[in-house]
Amino acid sequence: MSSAMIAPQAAGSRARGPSLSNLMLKLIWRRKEISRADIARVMDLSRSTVSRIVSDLQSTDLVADVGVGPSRGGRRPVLVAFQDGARVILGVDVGASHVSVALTDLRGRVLAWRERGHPVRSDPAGTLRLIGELCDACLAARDRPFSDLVGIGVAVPSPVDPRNPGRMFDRIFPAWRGHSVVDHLQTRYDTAVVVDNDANLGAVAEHRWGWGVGVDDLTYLKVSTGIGAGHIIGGRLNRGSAGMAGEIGHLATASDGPPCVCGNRGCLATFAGTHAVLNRVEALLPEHPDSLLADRRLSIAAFEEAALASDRLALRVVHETAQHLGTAIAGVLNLMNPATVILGGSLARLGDLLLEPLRDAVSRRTFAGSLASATIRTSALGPQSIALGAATHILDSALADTRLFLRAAAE
Amino acid sequence: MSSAMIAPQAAGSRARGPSLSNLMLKLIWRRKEISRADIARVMDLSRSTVSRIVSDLQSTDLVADVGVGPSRGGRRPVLVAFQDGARVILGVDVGASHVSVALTDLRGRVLAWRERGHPVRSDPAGTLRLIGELCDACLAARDRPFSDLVGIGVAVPSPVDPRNPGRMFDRIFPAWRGHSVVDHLQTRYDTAVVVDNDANLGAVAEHRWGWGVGVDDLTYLKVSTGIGAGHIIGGRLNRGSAGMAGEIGHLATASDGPPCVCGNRGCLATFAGTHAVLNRVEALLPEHPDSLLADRRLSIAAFEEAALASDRLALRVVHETAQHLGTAIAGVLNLMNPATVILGGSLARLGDLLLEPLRDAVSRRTFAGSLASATIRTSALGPQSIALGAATHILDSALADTRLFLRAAAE
DNA sequence: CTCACTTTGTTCGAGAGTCGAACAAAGTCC
DNA sequence: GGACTTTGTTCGACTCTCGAACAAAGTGAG
Repeated sequence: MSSAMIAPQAAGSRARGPSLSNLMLKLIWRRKEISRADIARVMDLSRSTVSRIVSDLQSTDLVADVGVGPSRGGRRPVLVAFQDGARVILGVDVGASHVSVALTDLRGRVLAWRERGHPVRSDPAGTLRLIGELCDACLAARDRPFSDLVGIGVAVPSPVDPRNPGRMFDRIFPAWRGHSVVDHLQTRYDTAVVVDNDANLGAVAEHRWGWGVGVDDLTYLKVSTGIGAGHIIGGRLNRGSAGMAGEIGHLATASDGPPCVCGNRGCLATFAGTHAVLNRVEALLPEHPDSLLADRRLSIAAFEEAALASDRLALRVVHETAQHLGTAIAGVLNLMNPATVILGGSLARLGDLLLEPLRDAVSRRTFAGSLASATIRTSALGPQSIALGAATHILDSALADTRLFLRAAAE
Repeated sequence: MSSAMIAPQAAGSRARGPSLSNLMLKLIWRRKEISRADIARVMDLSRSTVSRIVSDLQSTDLVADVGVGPSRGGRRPVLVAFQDGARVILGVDVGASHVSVALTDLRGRVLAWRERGHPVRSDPAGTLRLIGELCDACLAARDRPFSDLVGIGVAVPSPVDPRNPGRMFDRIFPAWRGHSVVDHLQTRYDTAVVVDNDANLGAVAEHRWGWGVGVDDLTYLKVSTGIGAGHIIGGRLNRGSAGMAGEIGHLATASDGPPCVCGNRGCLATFAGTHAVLNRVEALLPEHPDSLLADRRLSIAAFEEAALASDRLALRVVHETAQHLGTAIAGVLNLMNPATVILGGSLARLGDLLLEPLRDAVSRRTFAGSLASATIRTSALGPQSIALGAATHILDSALADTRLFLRAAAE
């Protein structure tokens, strides 16, 4: 019954824009706490209508009266608050060689976190099993049974065709042909599942919880094994016509260079990915025999450590990498004019060490007007940002169509 | 009264999405002719409601019954048609050295067209006078008095800040400080006036009437005196956070080159604009004494003529220009993944002569996946496309908010 | 402290808008 | 020619929102 009240358009499923109760729930979420009178003012509704709809919303457990607010010269308002803990969401980050899972509430707080390395690329069946394990572990970390799960968001390190998600996964990972993360999770948990590209979801996370809050045009750049970008444009995620808008790795940042898997030369991916950086370090080692990296086994962690310790070889490679990233970012600024560019992935841990030469390289290749208003920074959310973004995608879907919240409770 | 009926939300001005009558009018526009029964099916409304709203719409002169359609096994449906000629719109294209004006109906047909060269950059007052003259001439070319003018769209060759249009104009054209096209036209014609960047409006025109119909992600590239791009992303125009998203001229397409006004080197604008092309021709003339361009006064028209006549010098410069444009377009494809790229401006008249080396250059710098689904072509609308796009902007505004149609009729 | 005034939230009748049923008109198909 | 389908209209019922009225709760001046 409450289900019919909160989503009166459930039956006809008209495409006539969100219902009032949906808009109101979204408003309450955004404001966290708000009085009925304020809702009436903001949404331009009569107080009587607001009262009716709020009482409907309260028949779900998503909102509740919590105390009173300050008087504005008359009776003190009763505050209605969104119940962030009423549901949980799972976010799964499938990397090239690891899987991590976050359990979040409805305000992007990470309630549980599990991570494990795994040869994802070559072992699809084992990966699916591992995802299930980690999800179960996160859900078990909560006292409540998991009947309040809204859905599962999954991030994958490959472009995703908006029309059939999961399909594109096997293009980069041939072993995955025939395996579908979506189907597996949907049958296992009987809940809503969405898949998207990892950089896209990083952008979503930064837009909702990080440096991108209130910024409607931003680019998130993920630099780790692969290089990917996520673009929020006009407040919405832009995937491009074929879901390839984030494939920034094959942007040319030099007129020549080592050959790339894509057949061209000068691609960003040949200069700035994890492998490219380590290869470059190896190539320059003979010139820097005194480097901290000389006698150690090469890894990105070791490289970052050396850079933070001001090792000259590491700094030189950081600087070179910054040049190429800067060229790519300059292209983004000139073409799309985002207000903010956010760097994520492992290299982002270098912070200002990377940002300073990067900003310098960008400014030498950017039209003044596009640059003036743009800020470049490293992720506010750290290594959990991708999984968090995957969960956020589910949250956004549910806030846009409240029925997703109800299905979770009905189970 | 009909005004109140067609736009019942006029009083409260709620932000609750478009009214049913608005959506229905838009549907009728899109379908050109449609029966009430089909409207009911498409919009998922009862036939009784459709009948009532259509009869309201008919009280304006925007729709009318026109004959009957084929039977689907029962009574033949009465077709309701959008009346394309019920209103007119003015589109003004202000170039760097010319002004052109198009009078269009509500289906993008150009009913009248006036064009004249003018030193726009240095003479704002004279330009405003000229715009008025040309607008009057276009309106006078129609028999009806101009009480049915919906609005005026204006294209300017400079970035436009979405928040205060007209302001940015004087940044490129200092003499225009203090002159506002919007104010001038609004007081002169007492109607809705919008201003936007020329490449943006070219993109809008192609999206509605040209190669971009049905394509929700496209880029329009205007190459004439300046170089500008317009991006339709997800069906909507993207201006960027500061209205600079179209300023593609300062994208780096080479690691070095002549200095650009922006302070950098290697900018597209130093290779592919009108001036750049003519400068390059001049520089290469000594090497090609037998060229058709040797003894003539240089102009873009002469250059295009020579290229079409297979002049070796002209072809060489076309080829070089294509390389740089190709690099820029490759960047667009890699970063934004549009389904279509459309070339406009004077150079587009070269057609395949430009497109063939261009496509070649693009494919050498593009990730296969972004390229596979992308088509590159020259404008379908020709030199009128910018003015047409300006008018289209007004049309889109009116279809999104039907009240704009009514104000026009009320005058 | 009292009293006039403001603000909030609820109740209830009125009005607007949509739906479904019923019906007449018009057409198809056997 | 007759059964069935489709269209468009009319009309009563139902749903949703508003505005007025009201009680509760607070402010502030005297």
